[in-house]
Amino acid sequence: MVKEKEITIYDIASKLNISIATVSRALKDDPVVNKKTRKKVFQAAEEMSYRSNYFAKNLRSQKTNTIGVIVGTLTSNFQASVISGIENVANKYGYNLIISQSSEQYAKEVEGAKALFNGRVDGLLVSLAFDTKNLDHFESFFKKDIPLVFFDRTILHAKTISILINNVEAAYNATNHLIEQGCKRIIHITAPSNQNVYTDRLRGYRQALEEHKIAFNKNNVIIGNLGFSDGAEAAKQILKMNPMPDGIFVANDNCAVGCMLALKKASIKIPEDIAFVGFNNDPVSEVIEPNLTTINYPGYEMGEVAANNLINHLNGTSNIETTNTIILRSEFIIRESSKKIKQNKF
Amino acid sequence: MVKEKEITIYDIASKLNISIATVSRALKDDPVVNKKTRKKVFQAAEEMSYRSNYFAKNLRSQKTNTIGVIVGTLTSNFQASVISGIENVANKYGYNLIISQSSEQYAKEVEGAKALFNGRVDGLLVSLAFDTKNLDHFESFFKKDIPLVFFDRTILHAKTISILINNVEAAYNATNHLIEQGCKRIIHITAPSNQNVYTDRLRGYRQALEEHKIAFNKNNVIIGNLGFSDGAEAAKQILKMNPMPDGIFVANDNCAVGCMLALKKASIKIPEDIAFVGFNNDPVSEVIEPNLTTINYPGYEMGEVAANNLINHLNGTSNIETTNTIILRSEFIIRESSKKIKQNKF
DNA sequence: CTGAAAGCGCTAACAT
DNA sequence: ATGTTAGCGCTTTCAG
Repeated sequence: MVKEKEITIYDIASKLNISIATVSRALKDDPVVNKKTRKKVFQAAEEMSYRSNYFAKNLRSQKTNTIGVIVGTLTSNFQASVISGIENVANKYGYNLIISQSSEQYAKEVEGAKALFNGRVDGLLVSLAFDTKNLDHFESFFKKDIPLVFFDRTILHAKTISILINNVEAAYNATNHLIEQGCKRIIHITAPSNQNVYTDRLRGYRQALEEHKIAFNKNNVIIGNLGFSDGAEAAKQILKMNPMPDGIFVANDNCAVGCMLALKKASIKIPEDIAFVGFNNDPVSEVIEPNLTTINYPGYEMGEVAANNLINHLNGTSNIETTNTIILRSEFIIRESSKKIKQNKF
Repeated sequence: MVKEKEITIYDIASKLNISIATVSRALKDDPVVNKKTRKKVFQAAEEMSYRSNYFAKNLRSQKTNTIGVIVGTLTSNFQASVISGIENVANKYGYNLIISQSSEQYAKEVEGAKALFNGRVDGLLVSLAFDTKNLDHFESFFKKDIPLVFFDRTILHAKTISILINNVEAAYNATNHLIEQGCKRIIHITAPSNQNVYTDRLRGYRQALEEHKIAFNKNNVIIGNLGFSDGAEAAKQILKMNPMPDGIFVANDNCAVGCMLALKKASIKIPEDIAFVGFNNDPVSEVIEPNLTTINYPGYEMGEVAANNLINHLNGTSNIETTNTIILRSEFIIRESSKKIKQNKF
């Protein structure tokens, strides 16, 4: 099979006996060209199945029309939703996406950042890895004024926007709710991470305890990787505690569910013995029995907002330097896993 | 803030007083250049923080080092796993990924294909949308000999490889298992789609019935979009049936779980009243109670295999025209949701 | 082993 | 309204 020759504006020009400049202008609707010429050019382009050459264009314009995305992992419902939102917006504005997974490791994140830098992305959307503590690997982007938007896992920085929910408040509400349900010994299961999302949730947890004059005990904070199996692991620890806790606030639904299942197997009653609150409103929270009380974390929307902000900035419509943080609304959803006090029916 | 000037091989050349040709050669380890020169070039490149310009390179080589991926949706565990596998392999070989979501709609798939064609991807990995019936929108790729690998949802075509599991066999095993557990009236819940994965599963279901002399009844096939809520919808229909079924084989775990929850709410006992088998081995299958019997569908591995095949072909290591279909191993996993016959303990 | 130079396809300044 | 031309950064052929 013979490969079809790639059509260029030269081919169109010579077919129409006009100059390439005119073809180039016509193709991007430059009002300066004669309407008839324009029409002819478009027709010819269509017939010859011309497609514009991005590299040549990019080579001249020094833009790639590509956005880099760095996330921890794709295989969580939350992250997939975010990507989905990003993809949607990017698509609309004609931007491509290059996605890089850090697998929650700083080293891989650095590698990914370097690759995206060399790929000359126009901008970057980033959710930081568990163990990322500094932003040195993004210095090269700052130096070249390549805009950077953080979402979810962020570190504040003068040259970036952060898209967040109010994690302190959400965690405060969660913990407060457990206290109101009568819990006295509340465990918090979270990640071994200095990321804002985890420190803020811990802070909200502590705040609620303090307000109710419950002493904070660092043995009540269980650290793990927040996966499903880490939840089961945590359950083992919990079962050894004496006295056992009567409430658990987990920084992520998946882990909460793993923990609940393990405890249920050990004949712990939820919520009667131990009440549970998770985080994320992952679909699994409505599968586990009892359904998990959680915080709705708007992933898709977060992706859209992040992408919109970046692209607006890229198009010069907005300026990252003026805005610094965007807080999205989150929502506390009460389900059966935390209702120790049964509602009266009227 | 002053933008740093972009360093090119000209800068390196003039600094070192050599020609750009030598720099270019040195940079890609052409054995023809003097080792000392090579070293100097690398050192200078490092110092000046040079980064190679992909557009210029691509413009010359007419390659993009980019692979296009078209999937229905990112927000399913299976698809996310596939992408994860693809990303991993692509990354290893220095390929970028452009991901396009069809949202399971043919029209969007066509659009995505066009965009990727104009984006001049070197190759394509595709899982077709629910309602895609022909491959016309990929004609332009075939004409230009741009290789195409299908995975999961495929249509056989001389110029492509398909990566699959044996859906007929898997569905046969699932149905057979239900029959062995004593089920007489087995429902199959599936998608309104002509995609191989669904027709094959239906075929396997019928085959098992036939072998056991159970008449096929088309009213026992419930069609929906296989989402969580479609499962609940199906449950409504099932509750109206008289007699009710005693076994259900669902073409996807998510939908199975939605259906199980709805039936449980209606006080149906699983597996005693109705036994369930799903498909995919989604994590949720181990959260639902009773745990869901299902077919393990190796998503991550499928992504790896698909990407490897495409890249090998791109590198000339293998030839798509000779291979046509690659069948991956799947696995039937029996859990509580289908065990009507309790095992004797020894 | 190294250098000179053409050309990949396109845009934009300048000229007509 | 249209054409001419330089040049974006790189690879590669041909010459030395």
